[in-house]
Amino acid sequence: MATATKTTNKRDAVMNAALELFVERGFYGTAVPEIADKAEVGAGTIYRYFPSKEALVNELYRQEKTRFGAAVVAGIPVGNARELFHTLWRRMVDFAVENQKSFMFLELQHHAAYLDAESHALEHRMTSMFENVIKSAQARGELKAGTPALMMGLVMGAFVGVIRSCVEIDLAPASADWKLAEQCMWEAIRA
Amino acid sequence: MATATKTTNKRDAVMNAALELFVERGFYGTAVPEIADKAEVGAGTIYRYFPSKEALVNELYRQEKTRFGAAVVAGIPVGNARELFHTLWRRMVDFAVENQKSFMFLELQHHAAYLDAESHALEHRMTSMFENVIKSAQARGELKAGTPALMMGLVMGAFVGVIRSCVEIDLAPASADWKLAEQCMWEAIRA
Amino acid sequence: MATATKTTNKRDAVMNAALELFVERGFYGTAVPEIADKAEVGAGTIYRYFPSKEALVNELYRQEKTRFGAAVVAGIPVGNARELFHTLWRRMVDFAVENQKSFMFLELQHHAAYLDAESHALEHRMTSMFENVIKSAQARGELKAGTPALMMGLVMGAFVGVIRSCVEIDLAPASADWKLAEQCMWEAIRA
Amino acid sequence: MATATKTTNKRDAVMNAALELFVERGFYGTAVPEIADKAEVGAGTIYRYFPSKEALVNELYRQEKTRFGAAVVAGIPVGNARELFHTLWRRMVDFAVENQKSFMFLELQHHAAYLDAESHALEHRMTSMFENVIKSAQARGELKAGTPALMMGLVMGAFVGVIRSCVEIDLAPASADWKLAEQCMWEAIRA
DNA sequence: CATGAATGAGTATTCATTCAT
DNA sequence: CATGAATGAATACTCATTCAT
Repeated sequence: MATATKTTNKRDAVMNAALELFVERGFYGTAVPEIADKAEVGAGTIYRYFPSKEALVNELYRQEKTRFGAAVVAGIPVGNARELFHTLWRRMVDFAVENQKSFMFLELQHHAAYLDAESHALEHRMTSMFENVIKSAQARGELKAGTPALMMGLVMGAFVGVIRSCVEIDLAPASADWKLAEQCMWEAIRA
Repeated sequence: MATATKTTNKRDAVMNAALELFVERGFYGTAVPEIADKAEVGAGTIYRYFPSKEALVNELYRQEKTRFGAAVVAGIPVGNARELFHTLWRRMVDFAVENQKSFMFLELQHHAAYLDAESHALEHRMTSMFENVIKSAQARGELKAGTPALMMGLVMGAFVGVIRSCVEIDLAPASADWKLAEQCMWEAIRA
Repeated sequence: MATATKTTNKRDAVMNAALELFVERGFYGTAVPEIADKAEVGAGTIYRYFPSKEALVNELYRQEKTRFGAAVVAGIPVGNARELFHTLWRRMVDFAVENQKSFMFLELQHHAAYLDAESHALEHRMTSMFENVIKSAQARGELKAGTPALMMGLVMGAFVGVIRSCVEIDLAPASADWKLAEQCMWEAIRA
Repeated sequence: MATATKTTNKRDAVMNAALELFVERGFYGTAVPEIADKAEVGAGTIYRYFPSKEALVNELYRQEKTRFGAAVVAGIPVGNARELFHTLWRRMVDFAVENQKSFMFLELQHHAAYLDAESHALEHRMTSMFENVIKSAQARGELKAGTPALMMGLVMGAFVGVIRSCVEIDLAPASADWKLAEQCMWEAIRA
């Protein structure tokens, strides 16, 4: 019960398999029967749960994006920008470490041609939330005054860059690295 | 006149068309005949110049990576880290603005399964060059002391993040934005 | 009823269609979709049963060669060479008449570049069997003393020549013709 | 002068190259540019001399068939059937040994779908010539009385069988083998 | 005449999707 | 519900043929 994420559920099995394969080989590089195989499910079964391969990526995208949002911005604490930044960074680290595949997947879908309107809308909503946080902090003079989109691009981009530099070495980044990275990026954006 | 870089050359036409389409739809999402259409060339013609679609991406990757390297690190000036960073950042901005497609393309190919040994070797060589620059500056105490891979991930990631935030708005970033971004990232990495 | 050899089976339908087309137009002259059409099967279906067109010819070759061997040499009777020759010739006639396409197909594949090691091995095994029969008869002084390969080339070649002379007239050879041909070739090889 | 068969002539170079390749890989298995390469001629040049690939095989077929006919039946000597058979067999051996490729080529084209009416007409004419020789000998009671087509199938088939048995061992048949084969086939057909 | 770059129709093969069981 | 065999449209690639040089 509770937050049951068991994989006896065929639908979940499909989504998990799809997540792994899309990360490894991309959307077009992954065949539906491959997803079925990995999910230990008949190929036809996938079409009981998703009307098409595109619908599958989109649902997957929305699910993971939502999980990411929930994990990172749920109940953002009040406090000064430094503390806020620390909390957000740490939560992103936790999410990215525990859900490496999910995080990579979300990164790869940036503006993919197969994402539908609903997915894009969700992305905009999430982006706005972050930008609002930035705007507030800027209004209080705690952050440098750049367009929120720019500031967010810097921070998120740097975060992804760190993840990637680790993936390349095939090694989870040490917590010391994460702390240093956090410090760097705080100095990057603080007023 | 002069030795213009006109595209009467079919080989170049194919590479240019491939560049645009790979950026828009990805490698697997792009059909060879589409490349031919966009290049205004017969489908078979592509195979006079490239033995396969994979060979085409690889040649494209190496060409663009080399152009990027030449534009950014050619004759790195001596001087203190701040000046060096300024020069590199500005050159990257110039390259990314003038060759937005090329830059996006290079970003997307990170560790793609279809890149061959030669392409990976080139990537490693370029990465090493950057990391050596970082190491020197760290040795002189001008930069924070993180693994070079981490520092480079931060800076390149942030740079890409800025580019992306612009692509999303479909608008070239104002030079003021670039200056601010540079300042941010300098503060991020300086000792 | 009984265990009829009906062609409801798609795999068999493909093999039968391929047999006819390969005989009529050759391996390279036959397109896979043509095989699919004649077999009344989707083009993709062929690839559920055979990994490639080459694998298809090879399986077909082995199947027909094995059927031929079983029909001709199964339980070779003991007795003098004349009787033995009579039996083998008659069995070959029966096989070639009832399976004209199969026989022509086997003839055409001689040393084809697309036959794989397994097919060649099978061919060698069958050839050896025939040559051994010839050697025994020669040892008993019942046949002329030429290399077994030569003797077999003569007899099999003549047999094929007869079949061909019929195919050209598009008419099954009369049994009288077969008897005469048998007599001719017996006189050709007898000591 | 005289029977100049020099290969400075591009047309001949093409025919020679085509002959070799058609024997090795078959008609459909041979690409026109390959023929051009082997003939050391531009691909387009082939089309100055032959309107199409099919026209090329047909001209080649007719040329070689005619050469074969000239070499074997030119000035058939009078005399008894045994002597006649000896002469024809020896001439066929000479032709097949000196022009192995040509002989194999002619064999392979039997009823090929791409042979045109003219080629078939030539084949029929040549076949008739041989059959007439057979009929005469049968009329004189020197040969067994089977349909001429049958008798010719036997002899020509056996001849090809011998050639093939050698090709398989990759060794020209010894003249002793040819003599034995001749003796065998004479006994096969004599009255 | 000779060339070979260019073409596009044609080939083998894959894969998203359907549907009978 | 679940399956996986079957499908055919789509893909990467080849090759006979043309034509500008």
